Amino acid sequence: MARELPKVYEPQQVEARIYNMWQEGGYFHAEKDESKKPFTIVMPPPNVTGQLHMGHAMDATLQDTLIRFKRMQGYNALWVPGVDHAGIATQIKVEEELRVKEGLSRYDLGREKFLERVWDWKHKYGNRIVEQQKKLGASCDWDRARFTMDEGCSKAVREVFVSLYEKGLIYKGSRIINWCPNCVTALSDAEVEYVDKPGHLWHIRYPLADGTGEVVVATTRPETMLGDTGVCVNPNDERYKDIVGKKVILPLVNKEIPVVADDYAEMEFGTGCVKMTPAHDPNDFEVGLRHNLEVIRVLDDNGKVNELGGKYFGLDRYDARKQIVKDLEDGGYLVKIEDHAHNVGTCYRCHKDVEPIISAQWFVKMQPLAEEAIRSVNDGETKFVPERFTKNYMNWMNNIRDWCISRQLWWGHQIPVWYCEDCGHMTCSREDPTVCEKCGSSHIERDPDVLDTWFSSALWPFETLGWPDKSEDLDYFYPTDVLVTGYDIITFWVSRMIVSGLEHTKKAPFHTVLIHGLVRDNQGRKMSKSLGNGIDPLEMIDKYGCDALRMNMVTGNSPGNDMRFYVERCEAMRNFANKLWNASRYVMMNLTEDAKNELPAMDKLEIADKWVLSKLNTLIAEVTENLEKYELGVAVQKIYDFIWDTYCDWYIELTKARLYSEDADRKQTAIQVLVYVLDQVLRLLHPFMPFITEEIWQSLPHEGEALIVAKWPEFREKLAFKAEESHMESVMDAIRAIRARRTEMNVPPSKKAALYVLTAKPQIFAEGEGFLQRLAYADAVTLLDKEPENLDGMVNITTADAKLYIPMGQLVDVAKELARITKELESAKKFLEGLENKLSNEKFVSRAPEAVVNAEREKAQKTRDLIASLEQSLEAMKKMA
RNA sequence: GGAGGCAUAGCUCAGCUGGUUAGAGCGCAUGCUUCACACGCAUGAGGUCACAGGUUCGAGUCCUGUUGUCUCCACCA
Repeated sequence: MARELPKVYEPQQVEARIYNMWQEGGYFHAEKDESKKPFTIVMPPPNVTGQLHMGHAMDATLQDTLIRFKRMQGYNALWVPGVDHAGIATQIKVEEELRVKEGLSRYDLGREKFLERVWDWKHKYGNRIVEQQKKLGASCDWDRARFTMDEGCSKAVREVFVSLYEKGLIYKGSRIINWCPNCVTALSDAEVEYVDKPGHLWHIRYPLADGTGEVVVATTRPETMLGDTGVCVNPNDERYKDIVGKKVILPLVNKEIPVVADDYAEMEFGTGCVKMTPAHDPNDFEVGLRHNLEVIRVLDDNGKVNELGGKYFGLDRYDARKQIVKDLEDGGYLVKIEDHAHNVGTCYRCHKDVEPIISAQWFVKMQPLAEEAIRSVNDGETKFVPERFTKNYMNWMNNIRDWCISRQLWWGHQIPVWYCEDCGHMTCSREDPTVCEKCGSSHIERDPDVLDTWFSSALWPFETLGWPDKSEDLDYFYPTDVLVTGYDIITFWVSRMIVSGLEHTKKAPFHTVLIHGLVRDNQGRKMSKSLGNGIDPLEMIDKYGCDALRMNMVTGNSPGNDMRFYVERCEAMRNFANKLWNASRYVMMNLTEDAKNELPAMDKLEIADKWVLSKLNTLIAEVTENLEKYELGVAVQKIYDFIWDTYCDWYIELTKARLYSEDADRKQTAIQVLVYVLDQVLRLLHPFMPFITEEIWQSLPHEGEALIVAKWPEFREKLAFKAEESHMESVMDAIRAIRARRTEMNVPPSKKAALYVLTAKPQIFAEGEGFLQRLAYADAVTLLDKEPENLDGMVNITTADAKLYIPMGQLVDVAKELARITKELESAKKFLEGLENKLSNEKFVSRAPEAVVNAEREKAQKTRDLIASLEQSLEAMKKMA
């Protein structure tokens, strides 16, 4: 039954239809089923404001490939999707829209109305990224899609906050925190990016109060001097020994401040004398604590000088800097200005300079939590793939700092703490209180801040499965199996999930963390909006198909390493899809009406069939092993090679003689093996290229509803035909060698020639006669039992198992042939020499494994035979010349 | 300052626990309207596996150092 199929595979005609078929079939959905083992992945939730980018494509491809593999292996595979509320990003987006469209700020609307707007926005656009993920072929259980601010997640967050609070692991404290005056919120340490920027070192004279002299301090931020409450020198610094304990006069402010001695001051840096601004520098703050220095905050939340800044009140920090420098100069206090490059913290969202500011914030005490997280990874309960990222993780955990979790935003989980206006007590509870739990006053007010977005994402693996309620899903699917993400958020997210999982569920949330690298542009730069070098995955899907994009993501790449994105590789993978399509088209064209997908009887199999089945068998074993070890790139390369090289370039060609012959029985055998191997290989490829494989599989004779739930192939002992495999390879060697000679001599394929074969394995070449005729342009094939007597006009080819003679008449250039054979002989001799050296090495023979030694011996023998044969040929040629 | 990655063909990269004469894609060259496919077929050119030592019977693979390059963490007033 011939089928009409387009010559070129058109993914656009296929993908949406297949995806719907899967969804309607319910194949993505997983329910608790005690008869099966679960395999669970939770998806790193993309930002609700997000647009699909290559990072998502990478993430989703790896996860989907694993999930599909496990599903086919018979696991109850669950991939939980979801979206993150992304505090700052979303709030900024909605505020921006409000400003542009209505000229309003969030303060104009007020908290409640503003939040309504954000929810509106979420309902309107929140699904966009989900729809985009579907285009990637993601087989997530969409019925279980979650949002980090939905009811269940909110409940989990509340439970975690209160329970940590009750354990004393959450506290409110004054600290120098990273403040973004542009986003008007605190940032955690991880949200600050340090950038090298050119700057200056201003040397400023601070006169001693008793008029006996002066000290010179050096600073990179002169504007902070308004908040100076001391000057620090090193206790061992002879230069300043006498002034410790004295007072200096702070210029411009005209205030007396003390000189203190502390190890923090480095004698070698600058003048060895440091001004102390405890409210605006973390180190100064620490020194201040040790020496009881006053803390005076002089910048407000917007980065402007506040009322304590005297005449500079209201100036922006950078304007204030200019003014202060000018005033210092005018007052004769400025000694000099040096150029000085330094690292400036910038906001990871808006990239404006971060201002260290003293502020009351909420913190999680990490030390006690980190201990368990360290132990768990050390004990191997959680493994990183590749392993080296364990170091990253440990490095961070061992130097853990308390986590600043409050954010001065409106969009997010509001901190569940109420302050009593009467007694000042803080009430923190699972239910919203109406009165102060201490004094009973009803004058209580809720903390306006919200929690860091990562606070809720840290709970993702268990909150999505029903925690804190005791749910069956949680029992069954949790702990999850593999977490797939980029190395850039190991500390942000992975570490905190491990901490939270261990603390709240007493279990590590996953046993494996599969880390991938970043997708860069073709020059190795990060893809970013500002550079405009991003490549839209959806555009690639439109152009080359989803399968091609997915293949691009997993080929030529190993875990944890960055990859450059080359459109050319999408093209190559599109070509591969097309190759598979056409091979399948060929198979289908030759299918008979009653064709079934089952192997023919063993005694009907011919050498080519056994060869391909045996190769397939090996492929199955290797690919399965590679996938179990998360070596997706290696696995897919093997499948690619098998399909293109083994199946298309060789096996299909080897079957053609039978398919076009009149022998119905042999034809039937060939077609059945063709279908069987294709079916098996489609299964292996399905996790990587789900659409085209499903589309083809559906058109082949098959049992079962869909490839997505078909059984993963298994190694079959009875299909391992080692002998036939090598026999076939002998013939293939001959074919390749003949082609090469003919090409070298510019013989057109249309010109057939007789072929004489001298071999110790005549039966193999007798069996291969048809292949030699068809693929090596042979006319008649004659088996010889001795060297032909007349070598006139004969091309003479030596392979490992045969000597081949082709009468080419005048086309033979004897001199050229002589040169060629001489060259081959030389290289063979050289090779043999190496082998013999090795074999005569006493130590090699005694210490190397026997199998290795034997293999080398065999190799040497083969090479000797080859050399003998080549020498014969050479002699014969010489006679002719 | 601390930690880590990378360095293999013109380009982009594979190469798992050390063991064939080191591979792929793209690019390049030559030939081919061969009855699935020119998004194709065949053949070929192209590599001192950064450098220097070491371990080993044996090193692209393991160890040490050097150079170049990238990243992460900490942070210098």
